[in-house]
Amino acid sequence: MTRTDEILSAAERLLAAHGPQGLTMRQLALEIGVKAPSLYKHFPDKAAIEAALQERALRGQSEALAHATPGLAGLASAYRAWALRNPHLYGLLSRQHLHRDRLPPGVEDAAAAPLLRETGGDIDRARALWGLAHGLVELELAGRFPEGTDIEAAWRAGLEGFQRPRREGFRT
Amino acid sequence: MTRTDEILSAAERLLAAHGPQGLTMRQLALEIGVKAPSLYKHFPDKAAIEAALQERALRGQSEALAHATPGLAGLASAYRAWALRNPHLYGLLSRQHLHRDRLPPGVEDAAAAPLLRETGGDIDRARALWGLAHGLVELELAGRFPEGTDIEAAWRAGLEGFQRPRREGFRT
DNA sequence: GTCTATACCCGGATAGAC
DNA sequence: GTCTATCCGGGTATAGAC
Repeated sequence: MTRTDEILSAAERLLAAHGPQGLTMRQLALEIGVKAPSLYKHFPDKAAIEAALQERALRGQSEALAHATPGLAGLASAYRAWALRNPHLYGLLSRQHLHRDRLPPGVEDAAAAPLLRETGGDIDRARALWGLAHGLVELELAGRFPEGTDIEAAWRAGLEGFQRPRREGFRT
Repeated sequence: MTRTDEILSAAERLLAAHGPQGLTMRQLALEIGVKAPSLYKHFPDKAAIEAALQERALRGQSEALAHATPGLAGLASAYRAWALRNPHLYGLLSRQHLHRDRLPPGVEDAAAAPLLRETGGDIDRARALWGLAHGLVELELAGRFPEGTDIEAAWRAGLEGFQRPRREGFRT
């Protein structure tokens, strides 16, 4: 494992454990047993580290979705599970600015592909499905649902609208 | 206008103009022509100011939804419009911790009422609708949709699934 | 590529005089 | 209820020796 990877792994650990506020150059250096200024020999600035973390997150999410149980319910379940298991990594993708310019091309599309596939290539429905999943996850992570809420029931209710066939008489 | 209200209005202005990072006790004091320590004569700490702002935000959102054009499309449009017009206020409700303990009872439910009404009292579908709206708004605000995306089409596609009747043969 | 030392700026919050 | 002065902590980042 190169030092660069070591830094990123430590950053991931730090983010997971203490959230975005806990990811500082000082703490990061402390975590890998080095002094803060040394980090700048490996990354030009903090934004570069965040960008690298976003790339990792997108890849992880892609893989989780790609290996989901086939079908709408399976995909949704995989989406939610990954987000709940990596709440701060998920937040890094949605709550922080996405450093598109520092991202290798294709990673973003790769994460979206499973959703697009599920809607049969309908881009509008894919985006709506993304919105539904993203919204429910964010509300859950933010603790906006009251204690004891049946969140799975909300998912089922929302996914009902995405069952085929949508337009009557149309069949694939 | 009391000094307390003056502080909150200035805080709202600051938040709208420069985002959460721009809302600091120093800037807030500067905005109303006073020194920072004076603010603590009106609010115990910064969290109290944020809580008051959240209450204002919830009330504003409630009113916007209550005055929406009747029907699913009208409600959705009002939800989106309010969020786009008050992006940082919206973010204060979803991206920051909701200070429920400092919130007057009822304000949170009041904001949710129009959605629940739209789904005919079905709480699960109301939450799903909330998730859809919240997710699409967050994705739009975060700039996650590519340039030129037809966001309204995504909304239409998502709302399709919420058209009645949902369960076949059932009618109100 | 690591270190020490440090610059620089910012944050929230308090003490005590008036 | 306002002020001045200040505490204390924290952040990103750089210079220059080794």
